[in-house]
Amino acid sequence: MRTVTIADVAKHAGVAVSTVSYVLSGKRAISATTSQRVMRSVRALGYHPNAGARALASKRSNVIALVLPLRAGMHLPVLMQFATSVVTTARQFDHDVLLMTADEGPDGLRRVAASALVDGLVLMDVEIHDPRVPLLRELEEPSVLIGFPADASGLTCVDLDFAQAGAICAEHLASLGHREIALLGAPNVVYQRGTGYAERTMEGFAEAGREHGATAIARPCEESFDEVCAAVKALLEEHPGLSGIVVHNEAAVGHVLGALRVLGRRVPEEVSVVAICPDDVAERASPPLTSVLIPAADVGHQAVRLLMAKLEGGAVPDATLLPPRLTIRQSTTAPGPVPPLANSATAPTKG
Amino acid sequence: MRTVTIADVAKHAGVAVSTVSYVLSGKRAISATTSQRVMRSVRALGYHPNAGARALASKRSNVIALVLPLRAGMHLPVLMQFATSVVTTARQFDHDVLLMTADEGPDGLRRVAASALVDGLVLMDVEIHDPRVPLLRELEEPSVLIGFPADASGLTCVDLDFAQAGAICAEHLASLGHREIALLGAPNVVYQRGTGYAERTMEGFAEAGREHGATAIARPCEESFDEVCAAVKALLEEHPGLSGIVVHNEAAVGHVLGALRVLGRRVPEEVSVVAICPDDVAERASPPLTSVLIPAADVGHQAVRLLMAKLEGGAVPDATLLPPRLTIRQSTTAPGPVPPLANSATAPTKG
DNA sequence: GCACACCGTCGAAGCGCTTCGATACGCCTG
DNA sequence: CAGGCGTATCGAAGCGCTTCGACGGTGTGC
Repeated sequence: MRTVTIADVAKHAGVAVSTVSYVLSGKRAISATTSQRVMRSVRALGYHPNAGARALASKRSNVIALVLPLRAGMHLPVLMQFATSVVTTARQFDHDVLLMTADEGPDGLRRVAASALVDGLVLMDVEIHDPRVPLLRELEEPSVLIGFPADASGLTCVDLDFAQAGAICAEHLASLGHREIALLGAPNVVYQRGTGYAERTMEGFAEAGREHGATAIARPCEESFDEVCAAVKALLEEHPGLSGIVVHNEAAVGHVLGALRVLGRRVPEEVSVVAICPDDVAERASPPLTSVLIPAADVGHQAVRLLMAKLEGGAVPDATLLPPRLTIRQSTTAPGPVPPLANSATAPTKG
Repeated sequence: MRTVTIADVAKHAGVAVSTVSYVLSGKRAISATTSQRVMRSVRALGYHPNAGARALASKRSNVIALVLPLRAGMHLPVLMQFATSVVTTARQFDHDVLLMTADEGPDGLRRVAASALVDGLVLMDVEIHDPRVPLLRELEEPSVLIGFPADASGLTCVDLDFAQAGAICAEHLASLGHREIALLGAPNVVYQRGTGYAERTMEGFAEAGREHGATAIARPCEESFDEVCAAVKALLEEHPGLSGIVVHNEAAVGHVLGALRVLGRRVPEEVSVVAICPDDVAERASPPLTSVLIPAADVGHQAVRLLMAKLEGGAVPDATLLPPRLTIRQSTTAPGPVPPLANSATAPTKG
């Protein structure tokens, strides 16, 4: 069965090839009757335009690239959510998505751009000092970044507003009456790498804590159970008045709860816990966690929307920050009337 | 800067367009001197062949589709590993990867196939009764499935050998001397959906247990901490002699350990635990878990290799099963001389 | 009733590449 | 030295589509 071409459709409908093209693209007015006849032939023959030919003639491939970061082992589930929402949104704009990893290096981007394989790029999980960014500038291919590099001038960036996410957590705890709160973040290596979002969360948390007159401690957090356990224990010993913990580390969330259980601190009666993580992780915990959701799907959606706007030649904002959303569940409550002095040796001096 | 075409290269090198093409494709013999001259021009001009034109003329797009399953919320991390290994491997064969979700339905597959956007398909996470399979048969587009449908005749399928994974776990425990062992699997809904791998693991586990003269219980397992806790408690009460647990549920692994901690059962002294999960999850637990690794990267690699072979017209085996790998860590040991009767559920002492 | 504009459609010229003969040249053979 | 062969290269014909300019036919203004 030879594949159906536009010429077949034209013949079947008794019109010129160009007429079929115009019916399909809508770039010129075609009478309703002709249009219907053509569409009937399209359906009857099961016509699908050849992508290569279309790309060649129109200089648009209707494909965008989705570029994953090089390093593996990062927030895989969230990346996946990004990816699927990018695909779904792209389809709504009649585009497909080419999946690329950065391990081909800059040449990979150069290649797809120069070969006209794609019309634009979405770069996921951009870091402060991302090697892909300089290349992007030189490439002059329409692009959107998910995340913020150090110098974002002239680039279009989208991300969750992590500072606000941190702030919301601090505010929530402060407004419940907690005076001493802590944030457990990503592993140390993440901060050393200069992954903007981790730092921004900490800063937002610290600042909001300060504004609300609470003592706000923020520190990195490793991901093994034993290390989490030690970290939580140390935290509680060093800060006997501590009554609220924010966890911004998906892998450590469960371990923090386990640690508190081992240490005999009840949640939320003795310690309130807020997580920044996907909803399913929060719901699966015991007790279900008050959490701030990272709207991965929204981010992907916005990224594609912006890219499409750029492809149409429209002007788009340089930076788009998406608001986080707090869901209150059962792991946070007002602190008890008396701070429980479990095993602490030293008494706090400040109130 | 107009994009560089093959004609530019030909002119720059002082040869015919076709000669450049033959140098690049190697489909006809070209003298070493000419070949070098052409290659020098290619580099000097930074030439990249136009993908659309190439596809149009050669009827090969050098792109394969990677089709994700529709339903969300599945084993995201593992899917991601598949995906990256598929991309990496495809690049080694000079192909790119188009990412598709199944939520466009069958029409999506039809579209990419008919439009010649892709040369072949890799379907991820195929289920027993996968709606994509019948379509695939009608499409006659080269394809490889990851996972096994009920009727795999005439299809090329790759997967981890889950039956063997289950069996290895049972054998490991039995050979340590455990006489009564249990498998906690995926949530109930997964079995109802007919997701082959979950059942195959259970079967392999049960059979191997039987062969080694051990009592082997297998049951589904939900993913919230409280449900896991209840399940583990019930299991231990119903089977007082139980001394080994296999967990085939990434989300529940941490919860099972937490439950045992709450129930006061030490791992591995009183209960040995084996997980079927990625290494990082196993390593992060306390104690680090003896585990069977799902070789996601291998599976993706093999899938692409097979697809490429089919594209070259080669014959390939219908079914490819990849062997699982057991890594012994600190969560399994021989059962104690006397199954210790649990003291009740209070905070255990951890040293 | 004539010039003009406009609408709907057509024909043809590419887009940049691959590939199929054809060609030119040197070399071997008889 | 003619004939034949193999090798390296060329020229041209598409691949299936988009798009531009052209062209009848109808409607409008004067």
